[in-house]
Amino acid sequence: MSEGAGTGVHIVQGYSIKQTSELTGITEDTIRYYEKIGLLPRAQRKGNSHRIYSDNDIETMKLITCLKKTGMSLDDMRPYLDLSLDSNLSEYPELHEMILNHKQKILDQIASLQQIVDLIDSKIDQNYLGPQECVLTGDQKKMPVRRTIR
Amino acid sequence: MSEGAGTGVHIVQGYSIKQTSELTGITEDTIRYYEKIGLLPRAQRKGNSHRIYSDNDIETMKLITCLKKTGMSLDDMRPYLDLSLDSNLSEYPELHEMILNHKQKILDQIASLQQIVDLIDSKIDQNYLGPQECVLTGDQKKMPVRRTIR
DNA sequence: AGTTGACTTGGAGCTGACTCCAAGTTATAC
DNA sequence: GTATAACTTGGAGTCAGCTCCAAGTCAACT
Repeated sequence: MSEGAGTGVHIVQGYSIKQTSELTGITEDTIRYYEKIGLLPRAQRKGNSHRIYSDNDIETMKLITCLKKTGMSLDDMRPYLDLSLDSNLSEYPELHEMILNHKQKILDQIASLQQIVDLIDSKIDQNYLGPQECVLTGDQKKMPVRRTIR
Repeated sequence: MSEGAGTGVHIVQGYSIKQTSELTGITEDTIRYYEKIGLLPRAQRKGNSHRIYSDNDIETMKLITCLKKTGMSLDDMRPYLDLSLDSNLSEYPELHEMILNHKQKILDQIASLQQIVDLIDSKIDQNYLGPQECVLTGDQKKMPVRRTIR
């Protein structure tokens, strides 16, 4: 069912897009879409066409899934993917700061989520003390939706 | 600039959509949109047309903003809004279970976010120990889109 | 009476993130 | 050598969640 089956042993060194889809839980279409929008680098090709993926690629895709779970947009996660490929963060102070910034946002998001949990708990316990607001640090929404020109 | 200004004292008992927009940070268009899709109940009207909102409505809208920050879809947050209006949760065991379910998801999401923070920290500290996976409890994506209630 | 301004409705348009499809290529199976 | 399967590309369609707009109403001021 997988590689190494049959007589002609094809040591292909890497996963097909189908295998990759199964390993990551991301559909083939979506993987191609991520490549199309440049979220993933252009995959290596076999023969003249078929994509092949490495374990490293798999990890990157899993990271995407993970980041998506946190509600991050595909655009916002680009720096994280770079981070995951390139280890020398301190060489790019701009990126470094951006990451720190994003970390704070995530911490805020955790606080926000915690408040929801508190709200739920208070409702469930019947000990509701009135609305306690989602106070969070100001309006951190998504960045001013700069619609440039029109 | 606000109510009570001028000679004709209009004790209107409630906020205009503009004031509501300012108080909640949600645009007028979006407030009307929420009403249109039934996320908010049809607002009370003044004269023959203009919407008026109460402090309670404001709170509901703030809750929406709060839930949105956690990445929840408008559809998924309907039960929470009901929860916010009606206090007797235990009377609806179905909703109760749904909420508990959602709470667990949020806890998972917090764990997921915490892992991202850890990833960032490890990168920043240069003490990166290799990818530690976003292990999380299986594939919890969006919840079977129960459109039953209403 | 006319202008202003805050609102109304209905509907079109837009962005992000897919998802689906048609037509074509290439490899292997029979 | 032809059918089948796994892939390719390009582009169209879909859905959520807004966002924008035109045309109209209504009250208040000048």
